[in-house]
Amino acid sequence: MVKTLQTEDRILITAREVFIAEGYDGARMQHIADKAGINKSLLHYYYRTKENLFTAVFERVFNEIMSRIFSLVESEESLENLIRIFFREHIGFLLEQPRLPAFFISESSLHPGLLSSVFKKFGTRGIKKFSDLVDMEKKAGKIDDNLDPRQLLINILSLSIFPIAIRPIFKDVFSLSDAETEDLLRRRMELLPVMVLASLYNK
Amino acid sequence: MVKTLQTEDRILITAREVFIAEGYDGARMQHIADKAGINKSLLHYYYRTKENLFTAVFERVFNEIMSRIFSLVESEESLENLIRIFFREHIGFLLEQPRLPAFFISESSLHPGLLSSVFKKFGTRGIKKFSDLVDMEKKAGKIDDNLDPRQLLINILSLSIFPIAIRPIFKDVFSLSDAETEDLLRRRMELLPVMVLASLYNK
DNA sequence: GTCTATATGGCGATAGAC
DNA sequence: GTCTATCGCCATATAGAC
Repeated sequence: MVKTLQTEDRILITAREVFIAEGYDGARMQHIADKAGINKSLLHYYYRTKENLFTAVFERVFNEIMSRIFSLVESEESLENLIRIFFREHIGFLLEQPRLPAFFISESSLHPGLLSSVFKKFGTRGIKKFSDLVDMEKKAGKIDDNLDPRQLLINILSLSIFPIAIRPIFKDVFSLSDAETEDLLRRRMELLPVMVLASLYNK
Repeated sequence: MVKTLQTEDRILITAREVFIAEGYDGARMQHIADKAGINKSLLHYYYRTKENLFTAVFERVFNEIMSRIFSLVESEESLENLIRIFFREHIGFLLEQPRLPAFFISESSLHPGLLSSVFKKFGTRGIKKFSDLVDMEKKAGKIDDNLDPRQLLINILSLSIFPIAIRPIFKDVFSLSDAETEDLLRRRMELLPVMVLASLYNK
């Protein structure tokens, strides 16, 4: 039983690496088994199908990331502080796991049916709290009454996630080295809060 | 010879649809052949390998999109008009081809080596012209001297492309119908120029 | 150029011994 | 629980007739 947990967990950890690196369609069960140092049959013993294994991995990764984001939203910071902290922490986090953004985008777009139940769990909770924060700023007369909190959220996520997802293209289009690309992206941790806060509060 | 062009072109058009819909790893040569109404062997007769066919498709699609963007940049509009026009045209264009953003992100991230030569062709030309436009505004004292034109470009592309790539997630997280999701995204055609121009010129 | 037939190998999944 | 062996299928790719 102890050993079971170890194996089952090692499978999940290894499967995560392989799925994130190669995507659902590109990943091979054999590759996961080899990397985990076990037999291919064991994957099926624990998870029965590739699809099961994938959704287990995806759900866990998605939960981790959403928890990161929501615990920040629920930390009782002001909207302004929230935006500052988010860009700093989130971009730093993604720079260390550079395949994550493209992975989420790819799989959610290619297999939306498979994953939609995972996404739906995160509807009300975090969004509601974020909307409340925006409402407070509206009532205090600090920001535009017409601002849709969902649009603000989309903007923040777009500006932080997309550039990292598309990093290989920028590198080639701008003719940059890896270090220069990293630098360009890292500098956004400071540029983005200034920009977003300016557009929020300055008009 | 005339017939050759027809077949070769039909293959490319069909392959584009299948590759964009299912990604490189998920696409099947048999599926492309069936959909094009030809035999599978013909695909190999014209393109020899799946990889060749894919890069031919990808290069063509990438060229079309970049041409759209660059012809706009070269249209002698002011930076301000450029931003307005871009958001309107580009978001409208992507809403009609909603798989395109995720397709580019997926493939560039999963197969960067395969595509890097395609990306490099678009370095200097369009970027240079855009930088010149930004420089003019700096010299006229209209925008911040420290603004990196590449960062501005990344912001514009992030705000317009990412939300469409991630549309299935937003739909589920916000609990929206298809029509509501479409509406949320379409409204950005007007919101984004206001926001970006405010952050550019208002401080 | 376009077809049929086939080579060759890898895939996810299962049976059954231990 | 973990292994070996194998099934049945489908993938890309090629040979060769027409």
